[in-house]
Amino acid sequence: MNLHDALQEKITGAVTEYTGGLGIPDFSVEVPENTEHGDYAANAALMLSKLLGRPPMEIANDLAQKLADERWEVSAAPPGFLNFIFTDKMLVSALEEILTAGEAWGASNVGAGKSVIVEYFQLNIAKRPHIGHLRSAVIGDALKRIFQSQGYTAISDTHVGDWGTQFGILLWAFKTLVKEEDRHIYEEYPFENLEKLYEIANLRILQTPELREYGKEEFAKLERGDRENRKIWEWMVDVSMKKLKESAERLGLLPFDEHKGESSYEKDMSLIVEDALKKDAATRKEDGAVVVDLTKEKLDEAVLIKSDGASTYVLRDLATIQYRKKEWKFWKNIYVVDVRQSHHFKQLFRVAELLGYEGVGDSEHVEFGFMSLPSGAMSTRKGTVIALDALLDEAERRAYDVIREKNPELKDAADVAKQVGLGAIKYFDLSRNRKSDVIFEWEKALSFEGNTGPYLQYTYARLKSILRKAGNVFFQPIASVQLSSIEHKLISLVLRYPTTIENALLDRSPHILAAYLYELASVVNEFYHARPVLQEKNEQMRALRIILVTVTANTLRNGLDLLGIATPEEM
RNA sequence: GUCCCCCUAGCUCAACGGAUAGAGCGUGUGGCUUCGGACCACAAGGUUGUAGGUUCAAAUCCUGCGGGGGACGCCA
Repeated sequence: MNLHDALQEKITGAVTEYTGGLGIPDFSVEVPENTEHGDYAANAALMLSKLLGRPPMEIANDLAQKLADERWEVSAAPPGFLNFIFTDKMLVSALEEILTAGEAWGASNVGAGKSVIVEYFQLNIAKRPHIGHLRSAVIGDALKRIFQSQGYTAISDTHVGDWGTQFGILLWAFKTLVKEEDRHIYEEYPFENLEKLYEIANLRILQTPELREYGKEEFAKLERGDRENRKIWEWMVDVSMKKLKESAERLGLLPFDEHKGESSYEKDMSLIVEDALKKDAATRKEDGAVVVDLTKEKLDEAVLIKSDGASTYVLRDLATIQYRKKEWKFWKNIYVVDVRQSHHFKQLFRVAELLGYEGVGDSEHVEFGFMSLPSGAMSTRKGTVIALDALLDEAERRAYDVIREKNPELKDAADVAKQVGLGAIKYFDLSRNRKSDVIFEWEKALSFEGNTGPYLQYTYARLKSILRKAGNVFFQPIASVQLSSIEHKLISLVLRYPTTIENALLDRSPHILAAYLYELASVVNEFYHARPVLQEKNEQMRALRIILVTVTANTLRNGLDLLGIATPEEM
């Protein structure tokens, strides 16, 4: 059990005894911002004041006596906080536990038997991944890793966008605008050309909106199984999937468990529509279309089938939920998608409930703010996107330059540059609250100084450098040394690691973990600048500091691993 | 028209209803004859858009107003 929970339990016990069954108010156990207030603080006495009709300080003093424990010193502070300071003895013995845990430090089994689907990095066929796909990829990947570390069965799915009117438009443009003898150019450079073609097609539709009907017709034909359309479409899917795998690998994402595109659900769709019309009173036909009326719940109408007979993405997502429930019996089904689709997901989840495909709250939209450029929104149709490959190339190049300048002796400079460049990019997205919008700026995304991925990686490399020189040190009980305040602070911080993971998981917010790791790196940097490790004369103190460095390095490595950020030993 | 989100230091962002609102960048000053300076220390910088309300306690919850963004189009 972690210390946060131990305190919570201890206080609950003391309060129960104190009030004699009057009930326990919702109190919190938190880390105070000001470290002088202790390692943890609880507001239980403040919450009890009204219930008992007595001044909070009085209650706090009483509770403080009941909460005495060899693991901490407890005191009451105005206006009625209970402050806990861990004893040196407890902190030092906790170090031994963490040291023993090693790789498993922070892992748990609380999620055993529960499976979670995480959908992210949803790419579209015939388009290259661009920087707008990055947030979904790194947040989703981090969530998968965090879930796995807590014993959940996490299943990742890209849910490829390979179905819909946009492919009709592309098919129409390809068939009417590209001559037979020019098609080999498309074979050689599919993305550049298809993106250009899509851009041109949309431009034409903008000028002559009726042309859109041709696109819709081509998609309807594809959906009916037209051979020529099918063949062209399959070729596009094929080249796109190769690209997807290449990009996922380059980003260092965990392998995907499912690569099911929207098209894989086409067979189930008509059954779902029949089912909906039969079971659900809110579903009705309207000019050949099928819609679910959610206006009473202020969710407007969800369209399942368009009047031309083609499916919508609500229907495709519905089929996906049905499949996933059947196949994986998921406990949670999580979509890492930007906030602009929140209305869609509200509709989708509601319809899935109405049809009995899942329970309330089984599916979640883990939304994030969308990314734009200083010049405005990115758009493939307008040709204003920054390709993912371009970003990664630039990141690696800049990281390589810095390595050449700062550490010319480094052996695997090119490999390390990849890890550092990628670390900067991932951390840029993972360190901020996922809900806030992001304006992409090269200089900020590729910064290597301050609160950045490379700073964390650098801190880890420095700690490893100290440990390489230290040789083997074995844990020994250290009774006679007194911890300095920075050492106390560092150990206490390391001990908070499991609680931090728990919070990041509960809130589906990797940035909680990122913020913690940054704080850990700052504190350990402060520590080894202020307290020499290898030069320390006192044998016991030296051993203690080496262990502290070991444990902090492990925590950094484990935590960065959960964020999908590599930890080179030297950089 | 209906609904959702955002507004915190010059800039980019943190802050689970709690104590003196914190970081990074930028600016200024200082720090390796001791473990790699992608580092560390110190300083300046704030009426948390605004007006009310709830609470022992509000950046955080509620309401109005102002400003910005997004969704609701048979696009995905």
